[in-house]
Amino acid sequence: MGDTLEESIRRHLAEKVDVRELSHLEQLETLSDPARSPKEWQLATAYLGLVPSDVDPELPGDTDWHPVDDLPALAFDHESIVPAGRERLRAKLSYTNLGFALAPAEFTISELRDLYAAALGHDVSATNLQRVLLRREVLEPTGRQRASGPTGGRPGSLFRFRTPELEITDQFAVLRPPGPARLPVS
Amino acid sequence: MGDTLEESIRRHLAEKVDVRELSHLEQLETLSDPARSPKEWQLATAYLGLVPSDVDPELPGDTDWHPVDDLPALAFDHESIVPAGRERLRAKLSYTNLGFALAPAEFTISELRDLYAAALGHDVSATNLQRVLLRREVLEPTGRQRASGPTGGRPGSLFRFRTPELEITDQFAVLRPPGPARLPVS
DNA sequence: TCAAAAGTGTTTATAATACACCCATGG
DNA sequence: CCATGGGTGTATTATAAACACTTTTGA
Repeated sequence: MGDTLEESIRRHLAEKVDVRELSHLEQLETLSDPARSPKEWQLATAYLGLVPSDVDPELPGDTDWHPVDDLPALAFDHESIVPAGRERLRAKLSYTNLGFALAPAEFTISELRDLYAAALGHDVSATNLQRVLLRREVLEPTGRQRASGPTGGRPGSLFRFRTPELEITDQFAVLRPPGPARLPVS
Repeated sequence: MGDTLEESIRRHLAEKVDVRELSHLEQLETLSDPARSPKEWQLATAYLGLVPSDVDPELPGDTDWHPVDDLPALAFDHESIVPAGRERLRAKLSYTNLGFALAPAEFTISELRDLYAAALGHDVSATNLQRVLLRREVLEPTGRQRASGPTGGRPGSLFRFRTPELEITDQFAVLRPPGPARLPVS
């Protein structure tokens, strides 16, 4: 009572995940089938919340992480919510900087590649991922490097996301406004 | 009571617009600021509804059409809903076949161009619009032609949308799955 | 024969993928 | 000096925008 839906979900989530660790939260959809809950007539507004890969919150006993491709049985219409969230994440990864919400503060391209591959559900080329995100100025180098692993190999450069807030980076894929090309940064 | 939100909005809209004329309806967002309504605590779920350009429904006296760029003062937080709907339409026009919801059953490319231009808010080239929508197989020719106007000019061929339901036509703009190119229709 | 409107052919720009090759490190 | 992993250079491909030019009509 007296909260927005977002404040409410953040407060409820705080029992499971420290709110300061939530890197992104967005509304998905309000479900309204009168039969969705067997006992009473109830609306539910679903949200997608993301947490960076380097936080591993202590979870209460009734709560656990599950691979998105291998979920246990879910109550009511919750079955449809998870794919909706995943689809939203998948889509936004390709035209926004939303990767910031999955990655730690600093990371190598390979590490980021693995996060994208997990979220998208298919292989991602580190070469191309780097080029796309650098060209769009979503990433910037930190100058630092990660030490080599125990098996050797060239140490990877560390990058960070330029801004920790959602930005659209590929606004007009098609049917974009006419006129002379926008000035490149000079 | 007993309706989904969508059934409810369709029923309410039926007083203004014949439901059979609604070509598209999709949920936008649920607004939940406790102060959004001055009298009582109230949630609102906003929808985007579209009507083809060739229907001109009889409206009740308290209702009217307004240009989206020149709206009268709106109640409560309704000010933010209209831009959200417009933005959604703009975005989906570029990666889906949503144009079907704006256009009559048959139309020339020029007529369609005018609808896209109005919805997008900038000029659209009929040449390029035709190429994009034909390549994506969103449009198909009917074989018929529109008669010339009073000032002459070559008569335009008539087209229709291939499917009258929302389809994503440009799914993987970037970060698409690797592998050999998907087979063209052969 | 001219103006208006539609349509086609072709060039150009750009972005992304694919792939070959080079670099830096540990054992 | 070799295996391992990271990174760069470059070719290829795809898509869309831009623009010149041709076609079809009415007056």
